[in-house]
Amino acid sequence: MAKAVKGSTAVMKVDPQRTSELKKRWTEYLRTNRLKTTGQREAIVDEFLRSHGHVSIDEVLTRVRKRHSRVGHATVYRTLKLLTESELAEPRHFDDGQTRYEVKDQHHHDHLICMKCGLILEFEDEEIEKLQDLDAQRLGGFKIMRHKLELYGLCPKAQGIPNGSCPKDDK
Amino acid sequence: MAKAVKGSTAVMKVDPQRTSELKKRWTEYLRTNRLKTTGQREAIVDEFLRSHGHVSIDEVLTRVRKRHSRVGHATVYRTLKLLTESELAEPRHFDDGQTRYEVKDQHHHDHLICMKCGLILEFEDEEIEKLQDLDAQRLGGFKIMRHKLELYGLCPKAQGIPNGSCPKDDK
DNA sequence: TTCAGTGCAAAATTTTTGCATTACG
DNA sequence: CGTAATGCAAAAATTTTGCACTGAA
Repeated sequence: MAKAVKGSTAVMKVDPQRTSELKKRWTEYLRTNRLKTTGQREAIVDEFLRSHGHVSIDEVLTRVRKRHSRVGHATVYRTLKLLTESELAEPRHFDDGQTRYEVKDQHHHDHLICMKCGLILEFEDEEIEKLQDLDAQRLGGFKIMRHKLELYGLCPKAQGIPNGSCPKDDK
Repeated sequence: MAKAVKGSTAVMKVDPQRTSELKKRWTEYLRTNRLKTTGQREAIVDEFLRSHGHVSIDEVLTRVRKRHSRVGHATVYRTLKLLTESELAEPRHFDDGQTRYEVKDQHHHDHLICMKCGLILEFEDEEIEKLQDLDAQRLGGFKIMRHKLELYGLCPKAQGIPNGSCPKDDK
């Protein structure tokens, strides 16, 4: 089992529409690869897709066992691997040494994080991506498959600018 | 021991000037915290500071043992932890799940990682950084303090291009 | 009926820790 | 000397794998 205090998970509402869309992709993946539908898989996938933020294997296992007790962790590992292959999950390696999985949104995006208030904005910049491709070319003819870009900064309010506002407050 | 084929490390020349500057900071750190100088520590720190790129515990241990055979890996772990506390080392978690340590001193740079052979190259792109600042402005007047950009891709060889070569082989 | 999928336990990995011994200051 | 630091082995923690059994198609 994991150590007692291991990071919590971000809070967000579940969007049933999104979840069902993702579930459809999962079913499609199963059919395409002639994989079987089993109670355990369904439970694990449902629990994972319902999650937001970054869940660890342990967290998924614990949640799944509430309904479907006899599930081994090997099955969770194996299922998360399938979810990764089907592009529905994305493994992340943070500093606590545990691999966490994140529901992979259909649209790639990068993150801008306010170091003071923790607000996370998503954005995308085609221009930057083009430059990345150029850099990869320059560095030896690499072909970029994916990338991860995180900007850490301060919103106007956090910068202490007079009348500066935080986008979070504009709601 | 680590699995056989786990990525290697980027190539760069050692800059003795830099190394000695870093070494000075290490000595300073030892004195400030009333820590002892031991043969093992010296060997590990020297080996680490001499390194460029991103070394794993195993790599450091192997190199250190060439000269100073009886060194336990616990000592390497413990020393790398000290190096991290003293701001001389920075642990990095790339998507291959292995913890690697990097000398933390050099000018900021980003990473390009080959998904097949594990080669890690460093690069920098002012143009991209300018665009990041623009995006941050656009997103609500943020001021970027730092960023993390990782490109995951395939080298020409890994792409299967005829005669394609991996920069790693250019030695 | 068939063989993919599962649980369980054992193995493999990576990192930490306990403890007797060594050796720095 | 006193005690921080070390090596070693054992423990933890995380992930993978072997295998007999179960159950989906």
